[in-house]
Amino acid sequence: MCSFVLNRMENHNQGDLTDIIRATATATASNPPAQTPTAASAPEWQFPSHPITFSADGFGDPFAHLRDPLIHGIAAAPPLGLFGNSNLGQKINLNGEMKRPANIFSTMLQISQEKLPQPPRESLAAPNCLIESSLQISSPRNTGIRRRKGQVKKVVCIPAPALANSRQSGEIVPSDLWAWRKYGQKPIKGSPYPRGYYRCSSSKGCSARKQVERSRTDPNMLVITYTSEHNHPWPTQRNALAGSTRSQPSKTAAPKSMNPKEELKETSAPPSTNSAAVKEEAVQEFDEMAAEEATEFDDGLSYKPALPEESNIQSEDSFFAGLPEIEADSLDLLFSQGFDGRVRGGKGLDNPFGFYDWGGTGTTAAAAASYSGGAAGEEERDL
DNA sequence: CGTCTTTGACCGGCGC
DNA sequence: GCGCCGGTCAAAGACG
Repeated sequence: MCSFVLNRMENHNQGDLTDIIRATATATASNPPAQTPTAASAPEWQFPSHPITFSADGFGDPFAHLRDPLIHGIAAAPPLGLFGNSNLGQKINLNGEMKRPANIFSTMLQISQEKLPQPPRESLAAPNCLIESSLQISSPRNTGIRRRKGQVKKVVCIPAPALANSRQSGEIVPSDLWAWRKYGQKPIKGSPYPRGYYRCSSSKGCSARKQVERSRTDPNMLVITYTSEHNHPWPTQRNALAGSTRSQPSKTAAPKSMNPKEELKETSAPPSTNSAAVKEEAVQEFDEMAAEEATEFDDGLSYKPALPEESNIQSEDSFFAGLPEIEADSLDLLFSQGFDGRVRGGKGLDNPFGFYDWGGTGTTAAAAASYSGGAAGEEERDL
């Protein structure tokens, strides 16, 4: 899959959208990875063969670098035909190199496409790109951008599972390892679909947030925007589930067996130790919009770190430096995991995938719950 | 009992 | 400065 990092830079003509950086995808893709540091770090995407390795720092996520066994596991075992539609997977082909098993990821689309007046460039392979993240927005104001400053956002566009295999009405939202709790929902102007706001429930202090909405252009697609980062370690399976007893209407809710909090504490390493904390603070402006607008995917080929200074990338400490890679990686993980909506194991612990169930069924994981429940449900309502 | 979802209201940012 | 919109908070209700 391709993850794109969007950078919003004033410089870019694109305006808000500005830059889309291809992180991992680029590497894999035929696209010239070169420029992107991330690319370098990003291994080629090979689901089955190679577990995804995350480059050190994730998108601001201190823990991002941590490999979650779950994730790896997931990587190891690619979800096949999540939707049951093999075609989905087929779509992805960056230059034809992407060889993923059919899965949601493949279907992911660029967010930007929606808004972009311009058709995505083929070269972008963007279509494939599942993840987009906006790195920075240097420009104070971009038209249409209202996001709050200082926030880093990762934008991911994924196919709504519901369509693919909708089990219930619920859509499948990519769930990540984290547990999310919905704290709000609002109708978005210009979009028939409401946006759901989720916050990480794995840890009280965690500022990580997520926004889930359905693509206006493609109801089938879900746009997920991640904001802030987790200030705590990957939740263990249990953690992920923590708190989420009920996600949706689904009664299949994941077993609560886990004590999320407890585990979190135990498992969680102090954020402080991580550079993460630093990263978090180093907030920059990122825009979803950027991602959306970013038409530059084409250009995107050329990776441009949003960082004020590209050179910064070198410094590991620099939050931004890591971003591109991290994001991509993280996203990949998320998607890979999350998308595998179908995988539901029983309990997250044993079954990493269990979490990932997005609402469709009902899922277990809190995360899943939140996604599915919130986003899916919401959207549907509106629908 | 604890946590999550839902929903209305409030606050802040942005555009005009 | 005003209005619009997005994002967040908080209360109520529901579920496991």
